[in-house]
Amino acid sequence: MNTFENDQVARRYEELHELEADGVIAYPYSFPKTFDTAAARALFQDNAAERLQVAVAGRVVAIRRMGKASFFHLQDDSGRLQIYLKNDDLPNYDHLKLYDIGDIIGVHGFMFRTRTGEVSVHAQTVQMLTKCLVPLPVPKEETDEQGNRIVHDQFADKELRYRQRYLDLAVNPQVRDTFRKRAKIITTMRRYLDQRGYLEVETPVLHTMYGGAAARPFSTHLNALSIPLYLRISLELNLKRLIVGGFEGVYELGKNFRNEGIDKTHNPEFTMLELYVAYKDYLWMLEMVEEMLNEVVLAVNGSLHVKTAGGELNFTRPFRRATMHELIYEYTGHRIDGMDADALRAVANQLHIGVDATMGAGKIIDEIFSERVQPHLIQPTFVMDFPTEMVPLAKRHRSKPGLVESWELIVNGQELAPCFSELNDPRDQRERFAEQAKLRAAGDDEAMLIDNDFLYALEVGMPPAAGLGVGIDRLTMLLTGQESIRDVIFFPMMRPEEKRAAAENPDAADPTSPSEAAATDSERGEWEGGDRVE
RNA sequence: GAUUCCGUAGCUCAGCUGGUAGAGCAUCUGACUUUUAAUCAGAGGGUCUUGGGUUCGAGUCCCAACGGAAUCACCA
Repeated sequence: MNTFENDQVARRYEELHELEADGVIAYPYSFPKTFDTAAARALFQDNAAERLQVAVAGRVVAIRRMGKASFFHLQDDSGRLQIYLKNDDLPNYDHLKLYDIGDIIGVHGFMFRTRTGEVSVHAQTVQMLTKCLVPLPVPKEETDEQGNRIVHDQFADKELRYRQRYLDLAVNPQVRDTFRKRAKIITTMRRYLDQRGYLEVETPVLHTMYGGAAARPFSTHLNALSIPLYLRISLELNLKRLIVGGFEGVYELGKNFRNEGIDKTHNPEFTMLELYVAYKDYLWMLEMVEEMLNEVVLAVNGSLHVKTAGGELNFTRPFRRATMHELIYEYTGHRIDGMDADALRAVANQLHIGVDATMGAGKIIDEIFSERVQPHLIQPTFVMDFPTEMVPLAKRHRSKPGLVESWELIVNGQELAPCFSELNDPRDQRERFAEQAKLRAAGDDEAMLIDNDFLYALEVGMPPAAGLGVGIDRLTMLLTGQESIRDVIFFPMMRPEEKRAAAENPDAADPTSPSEAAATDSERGEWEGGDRVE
């Protein structure tokens, strides 16, 4: 789509030309801003001895022209502030007719309060800083008698909001708050971990062998070595290698990539914190997570009580702790301790939970748990001690046969953070990998691969260690009250709009052009072969 | 991947049993020097997502494609 086809856009280009014809530098290099709008408002005092002079800058989000005086609302990173612009004070007042909603302007002036009581800037100079060349869908706002903010014509089209997040952010400033909170969550965690002396590290995203989680990977190809590569599905194995190497506490805040479904709790790339601490076990880590989450929740929310759509979450320590078996008994009335796969299958059938003959005991327990227990765990709950086959990288329980030392923190019915005492006995790890290989052979394409280098690392010796993962996206959802992961990721994965792309980029529709030839190896192979097979 | 719903002006949305496309805001012109969802008077703006079909006639009915949302399945 050629934007000039839109007459509103064409008009704005004309206004830009008119300004430039009048000698205005439409895209200046800087502006000597002195205050955020919020700071300017905060510093203003009625009846102050001296006028408070300010220079503010931001996007114009409302214009009310009244002939030889005008009121603009300016929006910057901190909020909105009204600007009073008066013909008598501004030599370039006539230019204001060339200003539009969406333009970014700078204003020098003094703070005052209008007759109707709104703290404003009385402009002494006004300057275009960047012309907005497309119509911006800025909603109108009013404040009712109770002081509630009422938004009219809210820009709410989710597709456009996600595809063109810059518009969403520019026009719906409350969206920026969600992402500020996300940043606060991350910086608070980082500070907490740094204060304890753990080392923040970066490990490769591109793996020659993926592992550390049960998931399908993205595949890619390294031209230089002509080998297949995978985007990492977890950070786990490389971080443990660093523990082997002698670091006693390492963490990474990074992206994982899983080639699986997309819905309101899953994005193909998502952010995890993973932490490994030597000489500690999963019980120690449990205490640490409680403490860290307390700091994070307080920093972001100001209180340990977090309001959600359905009620309130209480992050006061200690969180509830219960074993998986206890919780299954609590919510289903079945005691499954010591049951074999057949007995468990009978229980599942009784509970009308679909299980098939290929499922082992661990898988059946997992099914029962996630169907009948997990959705009910609203308040923060540590679910302890999983079946061994569910967690192939966790250490066997010191006293409970058939289980591993692990827990999963569930909040609001969602898995938020897994942890275990890390398996460091290479003999056991080899066996567990072998079990995974069997599952893989039986058709489970999410089963883990055998990582011989990792086994070798364990032979070199990894001290006892506790490992933790925290899903940053989901934690952000909880603490910002967002129900979709897309609302806590700036640019969530969206299906490309093929037809529009083809119309705008003719090359994409031309099979002989370089851009198409570079599309994928498999397609290129077909083209090089001459006739395309479809 | 399955099912249901949705796609109309820059934005938010109407549009009945099929009969030349509507509103508010935004935009444009004019009035207005403390307004605030400013107001008042006038004007312009649409390949109704795309492609087929039925029909004298399709925004409306049918089929398909594209995109989105919700629910389910898989997964964290």
